[in-house]
Amino acid sequence: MTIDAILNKVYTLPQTSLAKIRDNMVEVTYPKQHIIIKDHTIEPNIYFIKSGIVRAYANFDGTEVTFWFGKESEAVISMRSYIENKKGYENIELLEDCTLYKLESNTLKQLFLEDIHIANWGRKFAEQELIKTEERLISKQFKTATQRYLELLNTNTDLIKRVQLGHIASYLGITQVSLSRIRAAIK
Amino acid sequence: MTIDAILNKVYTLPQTSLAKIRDNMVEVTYPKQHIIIKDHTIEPNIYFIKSGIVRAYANFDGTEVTFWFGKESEAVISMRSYIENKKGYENIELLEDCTLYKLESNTLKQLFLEDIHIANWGRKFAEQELIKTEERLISKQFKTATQRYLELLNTNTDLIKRVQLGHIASYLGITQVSLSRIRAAIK
DNA sequence: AACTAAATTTTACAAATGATAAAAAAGACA
DNA sequence: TGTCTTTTTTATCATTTGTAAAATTTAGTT
Repeated sequence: MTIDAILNKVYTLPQTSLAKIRDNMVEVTYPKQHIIIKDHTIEPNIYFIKSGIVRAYANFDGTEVTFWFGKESEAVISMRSYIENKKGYENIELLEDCTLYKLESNTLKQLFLEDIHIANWGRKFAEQELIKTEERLISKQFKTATQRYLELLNTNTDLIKRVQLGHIASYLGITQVSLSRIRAAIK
Repeated sequence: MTIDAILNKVYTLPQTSLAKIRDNMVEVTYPKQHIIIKDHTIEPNIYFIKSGIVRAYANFDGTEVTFWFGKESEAVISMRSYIENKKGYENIELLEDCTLYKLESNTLKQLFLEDIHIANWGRKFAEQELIKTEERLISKQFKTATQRYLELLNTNTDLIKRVQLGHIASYLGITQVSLSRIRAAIK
């Protein structure tokens, strides 16, 4: 997916505004297992995935928990860095070799203040991340791990194939043993 | 809290922009138990709480789940209505008599396109809701019900006093009986 | 193909949580 | 104050999920 297509997916921008963002982006490629965002640091860039798959995880009391998977066209950001200029809590690891579009947060923030189209793009971007996040929260509150696993099977078939089950179990909020039991039960 | 203070809390606006929003707001008061936002409808307004406390809940497979509490200065919105102009999944009920500032979404959306300061205000508003939501999601994924209850006790002491335990248990994702056990255990 | 390491599944047991019913306590209101 | 209703707690038992360890499968390398 081209960077223009990814940007316009969020909110359609005039060519001039699109160019202002595009001209500040760099395409980068990293290998599987590379950590592009490290916790407890201020991450100066945001990324959009051109190809590949990544996961975000955080550590809490010695436990590692995966809380997000990202695929083609999705944004890879450290929320606290991007929004509050603070050290983030997420580690983001590439689960496959990935090509990403990289953009400095500060450059984008400057554009927000200069170009109303880009400001509205930034608004829509945050709004869409917001609605996705709220839906994940509600799914987590309402549904059992089994339901959420089946949902993942239906909506993200490739994800199950491309990501190891330990990460999926962590994402579902259960142990790998429990996930194995669930998988055995639905066969 | 005045409406200007609430708006500026999100992102500091010039007086002229502030006035454009403020002039379109109406103060409304509703009694305890009133439902201001109903599920499966498109809600045309957003609200900011001047005083009182509210809860958002949704129904799924016949089960009612509380997933949010809002207090003074917080925004009351139907996410799907505000962001996507679609029917929402949340019911929002007043848990006390409330005074709210009401604003039509469409009016605000028009202002986003006309005033770059307001567009950036809207961006910051979404960004802050986003970070709050992601933090709730992570808290839910990382912490046990007991930890989350203790966290609520520390950060929202008044909430525990003002809201009945059935709603708090639902919010924590456990039964009321379980919450009672937890409360008995930590004494 | 054989070896090694990593990932996944299975098993057994322990701990936590849920469902249900009933009792106790707190609140609402004439 | 006394009665009625709602909310909270307690008790019991069934079910689910977690922990730990072993067995199996898969993937990667020589």
